[in-house]
Amino acid sequence: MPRAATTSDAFNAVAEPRRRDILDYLAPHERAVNDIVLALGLPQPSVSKHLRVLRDVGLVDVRRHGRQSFYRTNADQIRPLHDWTSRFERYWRGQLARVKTRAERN
Amino acid sequence: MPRAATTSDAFNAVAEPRRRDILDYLAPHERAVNDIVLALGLPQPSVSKHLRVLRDVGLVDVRRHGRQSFYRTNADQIRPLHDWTSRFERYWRGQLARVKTRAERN
DNA sequence: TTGACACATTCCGTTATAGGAATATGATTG
DNA sequence: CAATCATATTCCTATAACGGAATGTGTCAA
Repeated sequence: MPRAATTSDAFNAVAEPRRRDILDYLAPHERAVNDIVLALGLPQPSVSKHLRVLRDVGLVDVRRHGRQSFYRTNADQIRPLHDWTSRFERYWRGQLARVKTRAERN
Repeated sequence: MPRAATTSDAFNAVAEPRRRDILDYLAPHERAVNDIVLALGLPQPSVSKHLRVLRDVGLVDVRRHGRQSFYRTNADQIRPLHDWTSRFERYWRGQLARVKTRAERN
């Protein structure tokens, strides 16, 4: 069995760094595809393909107007990630001490 | 070019649900491999392989004692995920309104 | 209509995955 | 030493990813 599809959930979709870049860029407000291409310096087909994945998991919404497509980040779908990582917040302090210990051991 | 390796960073390592389960289980305190096997009901080789990935990205630490290996979550490495998702915290409220609008449109 | 434009979708090739089964390694016990 | 226990590491196979290049689809403008 191969790895789970990138479109299977937000965790998998967001594993790709460029897709995170896109989400960052689209968070403040919607943008046309070409704006993303220019802003990130990626080939247009690559951007379209990444947007497709993000769309499939609901991480972005699209609004079509004429020949342009305006995408925006749907931050709500990032929330599961945030919630999961938050569980570990309480362990950070303790972990820092261990890191120190481990460093001293080496 | 294939997908980035699961061992390339925490984002990729954590995309696999079972690995998240393991991290959850190992967060409160260290556990021997067999405890994980029993707790999650996964085949032992599968657990060992997941642990290998988590170890490679520093998401878990190991302590060997006799024939047992005790693993514990290194929550510090989850922090980049938390930090990234936190950027979108301020957009959640606004996004909720849009979800509502989209639902009504259908 | 014919272009030109904005974007989306092929097709291709290389590579790493997760699972299952089997086996290897290393430590402990008798 | 031999047997057993706790983990780790093969091998194997099917699948899907990403990048690049090319092509497709739909819209607007002259």
